[in-house]
Amino acid sequence: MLSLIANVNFPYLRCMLSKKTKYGLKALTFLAAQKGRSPVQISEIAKHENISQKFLESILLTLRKTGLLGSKKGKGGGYYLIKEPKDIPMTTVMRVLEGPIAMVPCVSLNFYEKCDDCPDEASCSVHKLMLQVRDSTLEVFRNNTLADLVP
Amino acid sequence: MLSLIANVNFPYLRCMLSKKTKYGLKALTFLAAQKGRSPVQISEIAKHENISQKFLESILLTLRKTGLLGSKKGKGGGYYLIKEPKDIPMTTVMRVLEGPIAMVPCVSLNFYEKCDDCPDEASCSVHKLMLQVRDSTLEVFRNNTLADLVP
DNA sequence: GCTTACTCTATTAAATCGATAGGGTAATAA
DNA sequence: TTATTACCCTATCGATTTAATAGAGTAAGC
Repeated sequence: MLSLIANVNFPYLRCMLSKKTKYGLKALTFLAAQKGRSPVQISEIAKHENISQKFLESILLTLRKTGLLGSKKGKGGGYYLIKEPKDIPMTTVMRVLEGPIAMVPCVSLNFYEKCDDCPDEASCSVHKLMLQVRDSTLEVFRNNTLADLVP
Repeated sequence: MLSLIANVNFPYLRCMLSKKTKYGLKALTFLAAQKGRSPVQISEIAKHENISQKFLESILLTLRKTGLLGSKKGKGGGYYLIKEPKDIPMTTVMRVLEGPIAMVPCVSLNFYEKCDDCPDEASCSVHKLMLQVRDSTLEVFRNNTLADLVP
């Protein structure tokens, strides 16, 4: 039996999902739950999801620029979904918010980079393992759309 | 079709696998490939895997403290595997080196923490999604032992 | 007893994250 | 037209973590 004593100092310091992604997902889910395409104010989303309004602004802006959301200014304005929730795969959302899905650059589909310390990917044990992780994670994201996240 | 233009500034900044884990995995694989239980010097591992020797020292120390490695001092000393590679599951290695496997604390088996912004996990869309990711990742790590990583 | 190689502590620079502040601009209603 | 509302953008901040380095200490073996 193996002890984890040496790692008792891991009180979840290294969180792999950024707050940006987390808040973005929550906001998208909230919008999806509204069903209609009528704009929802930032302040309403922020309040309902316990998110810093200013921080949320920047996140929604990103989502709008990448074509996931539309916005309307002025009185009665806000953000709204452009597509149907069922047509928004999680792969898209995650890549927009979080960036690479892979745990190491050398197994990333959209953000590939060679490891500078690794002479040969084919014989790299880390590469081999992380390739499997990427594939399984990718499958989860491919099998889920925004519609699946709405309670 | 969705553009990733807004994220062109993602040159893999947020690497999810730390160098510590990466180097640790490489070192373990190297030791496993040596087959025999004879000690291997830190300097030899560091040179072969292109790792900073001092950094590697601290990593191997962690692995020894958690019972994965043994060490021998003095001339002819070094590090060696205590168990057979096939008896070392990746779940163990990853938890020792990287810590939590889950992407958010609220779905972690060994490092659970409640989200302070989330009133109800059962209805949280992020929770629901990340639970699936954790399970699929965990399955990969459970299906791989150190022996599977050796080329 | 001397060499070798592991062990430990402390420190460093760089980078990132999350958050905040404050001002600017555009669209809408009255 | 004017006031209001709400989106849009830039800059900055401290806290934290990572990766790496330096240097001194200690134990085992020849």
